[in-house]
Amino acid sequence: MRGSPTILHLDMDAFYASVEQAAKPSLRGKPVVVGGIGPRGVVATASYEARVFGVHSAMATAQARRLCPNAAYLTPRFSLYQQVSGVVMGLLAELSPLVEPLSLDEAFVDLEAGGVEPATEAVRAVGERLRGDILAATGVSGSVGLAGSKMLAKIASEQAKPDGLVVIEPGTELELLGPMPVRTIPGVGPATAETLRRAGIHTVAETAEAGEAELVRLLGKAHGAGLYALATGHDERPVVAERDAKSVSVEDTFAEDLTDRTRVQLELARLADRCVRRLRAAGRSGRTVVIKVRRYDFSTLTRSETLRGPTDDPAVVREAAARLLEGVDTTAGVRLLGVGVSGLADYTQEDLFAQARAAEAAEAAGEDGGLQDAEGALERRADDGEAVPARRWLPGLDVVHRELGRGWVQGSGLGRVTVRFEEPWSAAPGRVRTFTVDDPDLEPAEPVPLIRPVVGEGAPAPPVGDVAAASGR
DNA sequence: TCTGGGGTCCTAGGACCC
DNA sequence: TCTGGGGTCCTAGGACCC
Repeated sequence: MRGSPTILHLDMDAFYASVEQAAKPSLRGKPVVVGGIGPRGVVATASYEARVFGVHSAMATAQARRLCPNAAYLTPRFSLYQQVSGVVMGLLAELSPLVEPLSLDEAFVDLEAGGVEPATEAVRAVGERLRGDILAATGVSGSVGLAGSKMLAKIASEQAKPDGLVVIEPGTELELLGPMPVRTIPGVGPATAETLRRAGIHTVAETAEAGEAELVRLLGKAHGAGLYALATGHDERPVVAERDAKSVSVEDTFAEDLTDRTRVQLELARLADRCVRRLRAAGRSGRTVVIKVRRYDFSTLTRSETLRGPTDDPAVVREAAARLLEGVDTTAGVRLLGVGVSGLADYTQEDLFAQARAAEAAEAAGEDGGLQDAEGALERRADDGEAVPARRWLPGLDVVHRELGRGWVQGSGLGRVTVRFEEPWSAAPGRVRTFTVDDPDLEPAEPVPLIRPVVGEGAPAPPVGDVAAASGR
């Protein structure tokens, strides 16, 4: 715990939904839900307007539709969120060399390491300027917490939401924390809270009063001791800039349970290939292959196998995954399959040969290599010699019409697709037109930046996809 | 139409080794 | 044959976070 509030926590407000509102003028001020659109989808982010109806993250999209039928339901566009995140992280890097990203929309910054004067008014000014810069550069808002430790900075940004800034003065934290529910403390989830509740512990103050020995007895050594430290305001965790990934994994939930064993084997092999592509893109290899199987009843199991040395060979990972599957009964139906690689190492000598083989195989297969999001789905073409399937006009994705220009998919069905023609900087909500799904004048398009570039007046805005490609993603 | 996808860390038991 | 004690690796599962 520092004597000055020089740890900054930034948390973007309803990030995915806010980005979509910035991109689509007609959705500003309206309920927006970003998440899985399919029958088994869940909500990734709900805009504040949608939260009023009780919609929140991790809720089944089907339930969200019942609570808020008039919201716009959009499929995520991760490449766009990554682009915006890159701009935000760039602004944080200007404040300090010590920036620790936690996700696309969240990061810690050590202002002391950035040479900011360790005084409340100075850090507050830095935080407010940052918020202004983020809004100006991206069109979306973020909330800032400032405190003398990571935990308190995070609690402060939570209190600041939406679109605010809160400073917790060192010395006031126990008074502030005491009456709060234990769930306020990061790391206390539903299970821990329930264990504590049964022991009569509800607030942070009661957690501290229980004492370390009692918490260790209830929760185990690491968790109990860690919780006691946080509940008493002790948090010396440093802001850490670089952290290497320790595992890479991919998984798919299927719209309908898989029962055919051959199909299960096929999907697992595809997942293994996707996983290896991601592994190789990160320049890593790994020793332990893990498969994950979620059955019809949501019971989930994992099976793992550790190889003699690290690999990034798709054939090796595919074969290990297939072996692991042999010990799993899937006859009653499989709802999710996953493949992961852990025990990551940097490339080793023996991998160099595997790399060459994998590169050839990838080339032959017509690799997409990118993040598996909806844009990827749109770009995928029939590669199996069958008839070209109808393009999927997923709600929220950008399109361009030969005559009417840029717009986005509002919805589709019954052979039709409805498009709203507007761009992020359109002054008013754009007009809506409906087409047949195979209209030759309509094409999928890359996202455009949220803030209109000012360089070279009249020059067309570079599509975001090009920026992402140039950054080597 | 209940329950995504990508991660991290911890625990616990058995194998194995000295 | 009448039972150590520790350390490390591997496997499986669970809690938690965004």
